[in-house]
Amino acid sequence: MESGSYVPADIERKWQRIWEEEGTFFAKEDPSKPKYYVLIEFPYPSGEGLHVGHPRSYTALDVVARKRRLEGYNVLYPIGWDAFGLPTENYAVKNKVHPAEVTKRNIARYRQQLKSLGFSFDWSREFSTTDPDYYKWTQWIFLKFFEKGLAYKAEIPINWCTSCKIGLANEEVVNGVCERCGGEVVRRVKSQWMLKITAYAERLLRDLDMVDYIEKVRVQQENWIGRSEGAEVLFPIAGSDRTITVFTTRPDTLFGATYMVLSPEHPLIDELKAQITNTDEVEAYREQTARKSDFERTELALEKTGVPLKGISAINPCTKKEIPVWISDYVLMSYGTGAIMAVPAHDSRDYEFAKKFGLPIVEVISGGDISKEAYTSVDEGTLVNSGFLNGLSVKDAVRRITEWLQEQGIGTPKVNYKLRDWVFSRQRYWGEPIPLVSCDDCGFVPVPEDELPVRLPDVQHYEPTDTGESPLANIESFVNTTCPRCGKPAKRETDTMPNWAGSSWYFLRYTDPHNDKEFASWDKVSYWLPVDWYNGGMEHTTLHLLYSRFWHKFLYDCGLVPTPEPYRKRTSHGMILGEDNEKMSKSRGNVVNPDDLVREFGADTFRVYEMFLGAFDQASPWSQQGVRGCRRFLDRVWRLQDMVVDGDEYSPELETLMHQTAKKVSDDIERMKFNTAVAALMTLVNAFYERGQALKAEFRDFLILLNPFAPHISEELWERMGFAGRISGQEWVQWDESKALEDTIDIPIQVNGKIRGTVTVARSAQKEEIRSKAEEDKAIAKFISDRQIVKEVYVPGKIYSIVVK
RNA sequence: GCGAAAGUGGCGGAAUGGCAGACGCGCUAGACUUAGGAUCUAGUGAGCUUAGCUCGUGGGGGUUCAAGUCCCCCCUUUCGCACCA
Repeated sequence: MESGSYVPADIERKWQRIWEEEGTFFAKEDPSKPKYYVLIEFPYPSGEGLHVGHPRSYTALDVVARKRRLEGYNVLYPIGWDAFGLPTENYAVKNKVHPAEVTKRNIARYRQQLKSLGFSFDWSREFSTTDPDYYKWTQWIFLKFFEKGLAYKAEIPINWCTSCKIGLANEEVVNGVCERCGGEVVRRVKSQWMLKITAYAERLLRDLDMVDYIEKVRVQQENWIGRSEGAEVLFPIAGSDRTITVFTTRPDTLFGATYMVLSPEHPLIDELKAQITNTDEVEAYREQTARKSDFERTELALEKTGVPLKGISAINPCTKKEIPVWISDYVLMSYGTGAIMAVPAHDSRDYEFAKKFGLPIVEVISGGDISKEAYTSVDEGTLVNSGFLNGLSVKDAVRRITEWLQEQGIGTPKVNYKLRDWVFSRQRYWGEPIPLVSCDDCGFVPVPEDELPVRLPDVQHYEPTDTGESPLANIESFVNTTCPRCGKPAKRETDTMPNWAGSSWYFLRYTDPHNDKEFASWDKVSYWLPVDWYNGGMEHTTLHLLYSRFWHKFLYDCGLVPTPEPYRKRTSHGMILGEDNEKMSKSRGNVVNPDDLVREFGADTFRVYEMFLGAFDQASPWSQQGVRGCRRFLDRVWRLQDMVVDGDEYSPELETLMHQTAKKVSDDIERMKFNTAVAALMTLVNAFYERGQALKAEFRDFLILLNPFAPHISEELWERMGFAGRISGQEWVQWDESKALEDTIDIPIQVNGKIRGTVTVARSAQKEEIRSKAEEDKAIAKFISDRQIVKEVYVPGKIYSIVVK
């Protein structure tokens, strides 16, 4: 039998058609099977199409999804499009094409590319966040937030991208520039819709205990939420009935507070204006600060600056001494109370400030040398110069002073978070309209549910306005409406949502994508949730992942989803770099396009290489030579069909290796060590070649193990071998732990720490047998004989170690 | 500055404290061939006085019968956070 050569193009198209026709990967609720929900971050369909980095995650979880199906799970592995957002809109504006049209084209391209790679997605559940049927429910969920008071409008300084002309969330500002376009970001006060994610800060933190996230992700979320315990303390202002409230994590150092600092934006400054004697100087400093971007203010601030509020002094409630009050931009209005008590002896920032401006430094915790630097340790050191706290440890002093503050009515324990509320407004066209109507009499009124979705008007111009308002503001037919509550003329909200909105709940919609009565039925979400395994990029750890957990918890509180957490397990993949070891980008010209690879080598080769090129969680460079090697491997697999001979059981020669391979491939997939799983499959193929044949039973199981990685070729060979049914309908290979062990083993003999040879013994051999065999071996014996044996260690099955003198 | 991860052949990378370099690429030699960017076979960490020996996982110490792996110090790279009181 001559099988002809391996032509991926023929068999890949064939099997993709068959899977589609037979609906092989369409998920149906089936209570007789355990369910398994596999999720990848759905792509943003950009104009450039896929590059080889994107499919790394899709391939890995496709391997998992296919393995789970073979293991008897009812698997949901869905796909869709996160298609609202700036790149599309910017492209549309530039090229005078409607964003909806651009989106349609981009999706078509991505769909075709993904289909060519043979992922086992359930394409029947595909949707885009830009579909009115979908964003209707995004708007609906927003209205729930609004109803519960978690969506509110605030005049706050926002990060304003001067290039995109939109407000950005803190998370979207990277190194002082816009994450998307790299444009300059300045602070600007604007009335914005906000979502109160801070109301969920504690639960977002605490419930990390309920889920299985890789360490890196968990730690980053914890740091981003940034919980810290401390106390709020009131400092009276001398000669005034006003007070300054500060937050401190070190109330134990209160006796060492020698001055105070307000943020330049602090409202108290205006209230105290009458008493301030250097108003000009103060105002000049405040203006100077306002002009600075956050980047200049934080990243570039090499040296502390500040101005004293002359005429104002506060009273340290412990020492009763009057202390000066300064303003400085090292104190942020957005954290705590926007004011601090400065303890220069025990806080390095305060220390630096005090040194520069000659402010007093009083040691209240012994143990350091405050003539050199601030002493910030909390684990050792004893309170000094602190009245009733003297002699206590830091820990005890914190407890004692907090009690005292409460007794005096001038302080309370307090928890603060770094996490800020989510700026939810965008002044752009290509996003979900915020479904509210502004009425002079009724205020903001929700659009009634039966009028959702509020559709984007189909217009020619969607350039941002110079005033920074949304392009929608210029469209009168959109803006002018009537108040749903009182019927009077009213205006629609013209801000749209950020593109994090649609991605905050898409995994719920996948469970019931065509439902026009609900965002998803209770039955469906109850069956499929939580997502069992979610893989995505580290870059989404503090944005998307936190936002979607927040939405999910909110929906849980509304009784709309069955679980407090959306994702049971979260993992993350490393980046695929260009051949030059640099990040792939158009500008570097090192982008590799999967289309070319599929054409030249086939989708299976592409998939195998994606999994083989390096450790999944680490960045690895692409190598065209490496791809060739994987193609060579599949060519060898293809030719195996001519080497298969009858045999319903494993041959004695390969039995151990078969069991070892099944075990290794299975374990490695679970541990996301896809590269070593592929290596194990290669080793097995090498063994078949060495032997010159493979028994039917061996080849059959090999194909099943290969299937998740190379689904097309394994399906095709399965059929050609005349095995029953489809390979995608088989059971995963079982292995026998005891048969995965060799019966005879080589034990290395170590003398004084050096390997001097090996002896071959039965696995069950005892120490004595190995010892005598070692002594019979001349090469080994010469290192032992005539010496005195001081120590012997035998680690069964591993090594025999002898120490001689 | 803080936190995390990493540093292993010419390259990508393997190694529950137990024979470092699996698997692949590349390279060398041979076979087959009109040809080879096909295929097959063998070899491939370095050095040496080459039946073998010595050295070898960023550098320096240490623990251990045994260290890439554990501990201490240092260097480098990448990523995240960055005046969060």
